[in-house]
Amino acid sequence: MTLPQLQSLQCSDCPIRHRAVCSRCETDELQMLDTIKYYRSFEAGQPIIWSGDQMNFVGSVVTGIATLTQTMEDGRTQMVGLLLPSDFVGRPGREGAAYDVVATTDVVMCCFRKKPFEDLMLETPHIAHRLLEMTLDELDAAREWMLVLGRKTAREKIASLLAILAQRDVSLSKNAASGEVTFDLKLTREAMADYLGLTLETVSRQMSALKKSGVIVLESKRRVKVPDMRLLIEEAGDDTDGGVVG
Amino acid sequence: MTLPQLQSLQCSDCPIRHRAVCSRCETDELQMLDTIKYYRSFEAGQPIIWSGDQMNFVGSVVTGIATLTQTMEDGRTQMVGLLLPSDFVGRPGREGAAYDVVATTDVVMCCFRKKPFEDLMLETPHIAHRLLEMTLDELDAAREWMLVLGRKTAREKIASLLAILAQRDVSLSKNAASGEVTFDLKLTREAMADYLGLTLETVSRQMSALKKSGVIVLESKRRVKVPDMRLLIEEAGDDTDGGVVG
DNA sequence: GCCTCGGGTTGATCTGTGTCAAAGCGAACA
DNA sequence: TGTTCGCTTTGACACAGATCAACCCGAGGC
Repeated sequence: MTLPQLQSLQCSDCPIRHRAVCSRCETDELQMLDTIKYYRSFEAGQPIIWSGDQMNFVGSVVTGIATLTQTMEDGRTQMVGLLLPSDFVGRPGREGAAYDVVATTDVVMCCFRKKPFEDLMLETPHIAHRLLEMTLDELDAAREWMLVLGRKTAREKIASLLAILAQRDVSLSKNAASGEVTFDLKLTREAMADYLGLTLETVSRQMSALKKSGVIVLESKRRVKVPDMRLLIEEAGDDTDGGVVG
Repeated sequence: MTLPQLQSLQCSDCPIRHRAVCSRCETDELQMLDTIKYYRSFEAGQPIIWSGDQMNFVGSVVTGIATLTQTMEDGRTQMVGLLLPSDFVGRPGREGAAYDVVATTDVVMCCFRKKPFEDLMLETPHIAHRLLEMTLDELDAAREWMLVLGRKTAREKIASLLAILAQRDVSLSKNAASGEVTFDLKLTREAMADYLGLTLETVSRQMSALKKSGVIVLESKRRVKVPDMRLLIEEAGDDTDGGVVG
């Protein structure tokens, strides 16, 4: 079997390509998608969905960053996924949301009403296959992150996160020859800590440590220059090279 | 959309139900499955697949326990999944294996050759939907585990693992009224440590501590009695009640 | 019965992160 | 121009869990 090509399709007025929609879908299916599509905006800090809520839509992040987090009764929280532009939100076939989804920056989402999307999916095997493909990607990313959470040191954790963000950030500027990359860090120290299973103080200290040893340069608190990407990846102590975000 | 019913199908000579095969599949598809099916046995400790290997089959665990693990260059390892009987192995549409799969006990697997299985999946949307359903379950389990790895204490981690194993073990004996459960712990202390991101010494100490406070009774090193399941779940400190294994 | 060997326990000590607390910094606003 | 407020940094100290090391226990094998 060859699953439909990974390359996805740009819908008529989104600035992004929806990774959930495959390139083999026929024109009338796309028109169908257009009819059930609408946009929603969220301000930074605003919840998109609470865990347990009824979800009546699925969709893609168009701009901004959202996070998936789990919370324990006593308030401890763990971020379990990071949603960057083009990432898909929602579980076709599932009723309630499993996690809190929160807009970390201002976010625009392109949503599809859930029922029609699912109907379309039933009629269109390619969409189901594409969704399976994406879910497998997310599963890989989650398992990759289990290694980070379970076995890496604080310094390695920070380096792993920065490597992933550097590789997926759209606002980044690259210099292919030198391997230099600069990008905007759109997470607070606290959000980084939540993702890495650390405290914000430890994050801050390790950022300072990485700065001191020249692995990163902080042009401002939220703007990071990586003089040599290979060095950062080495600090991440990884056999893989950063992986995908889920 | 309603995905095909979750109830899975018992194939003609397996003692288990393959959770990957949905109950709506037509008879000729099942016969097709039968023609591409074969069994493989593995001894305890034996590798089933190495990370990066070409995978030419998918299948279900029939008996025994297998583990998915990731390894760093310096030897640190993290288990990222636990495969119990009826669990599915393999990534339709993917070439290489992403993790080491190792038989922890003696294992029998019911395998399908990959190509024919994928062909069948292309023709049979129900199988694809069922697979998506399962992958979403695994993703939930992986994310649940991220919370365990990132934010729980050693004691909570052990309790979480025991709770999951107790809920899924087939060899268990229950007493519904009192909430008492006894089951075989089929993992070494080291395997538990690998799953929990701990050392085996810490696992041993926390097992002793849980024993001392009466949460568990060790009938032998590998046979665990849980006098009160609610108490164990409380020790796991979870808002959810144990979750699923991936 | 004795030996061996793999897994398991327990103890002493070390160390990476968490915790608590204070102070720095920059953006927005009066 | 100063005040405030949210985010960040830095320091001092505490502690959970890692590390190193010794010993225990039960199942085979001879």
